[in-house]
Amino acid sequence: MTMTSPAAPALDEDETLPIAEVARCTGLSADTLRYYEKAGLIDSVRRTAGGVRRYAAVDMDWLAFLLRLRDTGMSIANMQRFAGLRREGDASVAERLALLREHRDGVDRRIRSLRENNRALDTKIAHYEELLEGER
Amino acid sequence: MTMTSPAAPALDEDETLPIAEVARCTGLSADTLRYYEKAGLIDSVRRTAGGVRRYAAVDMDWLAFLLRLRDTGMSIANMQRFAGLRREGDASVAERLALLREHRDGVDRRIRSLRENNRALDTKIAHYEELLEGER
DNA sequence: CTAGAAGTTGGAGCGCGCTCCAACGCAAGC
DNA sequence: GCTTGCGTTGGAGCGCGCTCCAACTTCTAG
Repeated sequence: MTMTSPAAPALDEDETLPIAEVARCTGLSADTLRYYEKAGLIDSVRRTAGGVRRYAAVDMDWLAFLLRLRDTGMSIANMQRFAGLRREGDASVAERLALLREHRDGVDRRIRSLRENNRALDTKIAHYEELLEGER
Repeated sequence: MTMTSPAAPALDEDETLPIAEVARCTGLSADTLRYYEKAGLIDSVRRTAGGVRRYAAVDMDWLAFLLRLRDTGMSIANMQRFAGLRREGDASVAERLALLREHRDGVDRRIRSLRENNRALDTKIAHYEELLEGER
């Protein structure tokens, strides 16, 4: 799930979006957005006087980053660790960097493994193709 | 989870393995092996007179293939579809081929998406590195 | 001012892929 | 033959990542 440019309106400084709009342009459901917030993955979201969420540009950026982590297979538990470090401010930069590197390396390994397995599937597919050829 | 050569003894024709051995060399648990069988993913497994499973070379091959499907993210439901077609014999070859191609293409898309996201993570990592540089 | 749409909360429920358990049966070594 | 441990079954339970719900409040267009 990418954040496609036309779907994400590129908010001007201090323009804000209601949850339905954020849902639409992130591909997450409103429920999931609330769930992420409750889980501590997001915590900066401002509210109206009545308690209604209004997402700012900074929230959208953080969300886009979270989505990258999620889409590369990071668990919510690890995203919580990362979000927690972020809350601690600059002191945690080294630790965040380490976490991120480790994650990226894991993704690289995963990509290599997928490519290897997919090559094997290609071979299997070729076998099936031959089988069909011979039968005609 | 790959089937590493030294772990998988390369069974002679009609030598068989007990479930614990199969578990060890596939990386699956015995519970999972039984679960897969109950789910109809595996159905050729012979038994002793007493009802104890003995896995033959052909079962190991099929398991290795299932593991490839699983490790490339195929759901159990889809593996069931595939296993069902296989049971139907040669008539289903075309359909199996189609299923496999579709799966492989999906994996390719997933790989591309992972690579794209990982490049973005690299950028983020570079930012963090600069941040740490500047601070020293 | 009002109707109706959109948002809020806490908590229950769900689908997936296992994982664990109890109670029992079989098998291999002494 | 007996013990010890491996294997069997059916079914319950679990962790994850949402998803849905009821009951209620807020926001917005007319």
